[in-house]
Amino acid sequence: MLAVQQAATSHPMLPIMGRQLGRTTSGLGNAQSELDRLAGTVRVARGDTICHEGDDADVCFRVVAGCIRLSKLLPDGRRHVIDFVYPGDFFGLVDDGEYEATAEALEAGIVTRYSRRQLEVAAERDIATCNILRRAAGASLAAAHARATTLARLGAAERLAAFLLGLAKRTKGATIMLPMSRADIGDYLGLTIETVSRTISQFKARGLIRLVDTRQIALTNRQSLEAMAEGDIALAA
Amino acid sequence: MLAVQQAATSHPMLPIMGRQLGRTTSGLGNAQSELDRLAGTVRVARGDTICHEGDDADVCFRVVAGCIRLSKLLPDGRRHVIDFVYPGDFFGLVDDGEYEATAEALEAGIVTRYSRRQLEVAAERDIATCNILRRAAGASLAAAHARATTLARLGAAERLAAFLLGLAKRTKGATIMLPMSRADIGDYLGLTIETVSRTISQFKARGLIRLVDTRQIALTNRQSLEAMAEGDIALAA
DNA sequence: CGGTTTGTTGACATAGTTCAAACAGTGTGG
DNA sequence: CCACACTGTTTGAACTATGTCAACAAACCG
Repeated sequence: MLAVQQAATSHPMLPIMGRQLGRTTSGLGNAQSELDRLAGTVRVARGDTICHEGDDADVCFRVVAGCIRLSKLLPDGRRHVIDFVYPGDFFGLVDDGEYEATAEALEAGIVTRYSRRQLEVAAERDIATCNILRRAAGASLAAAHARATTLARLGAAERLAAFLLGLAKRTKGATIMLPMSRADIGDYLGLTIETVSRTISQFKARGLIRLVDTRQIALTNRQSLEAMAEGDIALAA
Repeated sequence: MLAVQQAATSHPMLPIMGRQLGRTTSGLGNAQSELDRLAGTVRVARGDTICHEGDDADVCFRVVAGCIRLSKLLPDGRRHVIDFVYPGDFFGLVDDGEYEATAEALEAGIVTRYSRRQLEVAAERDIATCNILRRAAGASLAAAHARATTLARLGAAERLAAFLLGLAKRTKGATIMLPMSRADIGDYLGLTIETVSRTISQFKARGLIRLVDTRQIALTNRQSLEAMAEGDIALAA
């Protein structure tokens, strides 16, 4: 129930939201320090809401440890999970000073907070900082486009395969940890819980994966999964 | 058949692709001149390919007049239309120096070319330019997220309604001009030609729209369309 | 433990696709 | 100027992937 919430004045536009700089911590250059100067660290527990869709966005964040779900609620109650963000990723804003999405911790973790106002000022003044943010936004944008393509053209199995492979890339070990529920996956891939579950079962039956337990999956036939997810551009990266 | 193509060396990352700065030409500030210094103007004819997916991205573009379709081809031949870009919008790049999508003119128009190398240099050096690009990327990102949500959760009618309303905002007159084919719309919305056509017919039957001709539509009941598209975040803007 | 949430599986409904055919608009050559 | 071919659009009918509803099983939690 941690309250990482508003404090002061809001400010124009600082476009940050979603996966950024990704695994590649490079490119931070010497401006890392400039960013660090503005940073404050916060510990979050599983289930914590870090920021809420529609609230004034005074601070933005960067994941240090853990996994955070960004989601948006549609007027009629349907939910869309925009992204799952992992260590290294920024999240936390959009244009008009309001959070675009709600961010909730899927597991205990640590996030760094940046004052949006200060960050905006820093970006306006410091080229290095501006370029970091610019590149981060660009990376996010490419990822978002790839996701749009996935959602627009791929079938359920293809989406799932792409999703699992994407997670696999972020994971060190042989088995993938899923900090998110089936519902989260469904809302991320534009599928229902049932379809996600069934597709996973089907993968298992076909020997593509092995379920260590519900939230832990081992890829036993990566090649087939890749063939299936072919079409998902995000895999290239 | 105009050849707006490669010339020289490529360069790191300059994240630009898609709708940006949108209708709002504001925010360009005094750096407009900096950008303008790098600009070259090109005339394009209907059907012209301005750049091709996968080619080295030495230049990026900004639409001055006309409408341009950005699309990506999946390995199995399916196509995804990433966006339709209109005057004011930038397009033309992604990370690793290759075009993310193919850009084709849907009608005669004019585009401004910027050397990516020079632009990158300018961004590295000139804060104002960097910030323009940063904000542009941020705006694109928000739009891309909204699109992902649309594709993930909305039904055919909802997508169509959102699409038409989106076009309406970009159009001055009472009737919407559709420079793109039904196939383009389908590949943009993740639907088939037939579904697009049927949904349009259904809208017509329900009195929501009137077809001046195939490529020209008047919204006769905007309210209902808006109610339908509710859920599409892009409308807020 | 008993209750609650989360995941799996089945039977059925349906939105959207696929296949197919008719139509309309546009351009071309005779 | 008309016949023809072409391309894009509309419409119909059958099919299928995915959603919906519902029951159950498993994991989780106090």
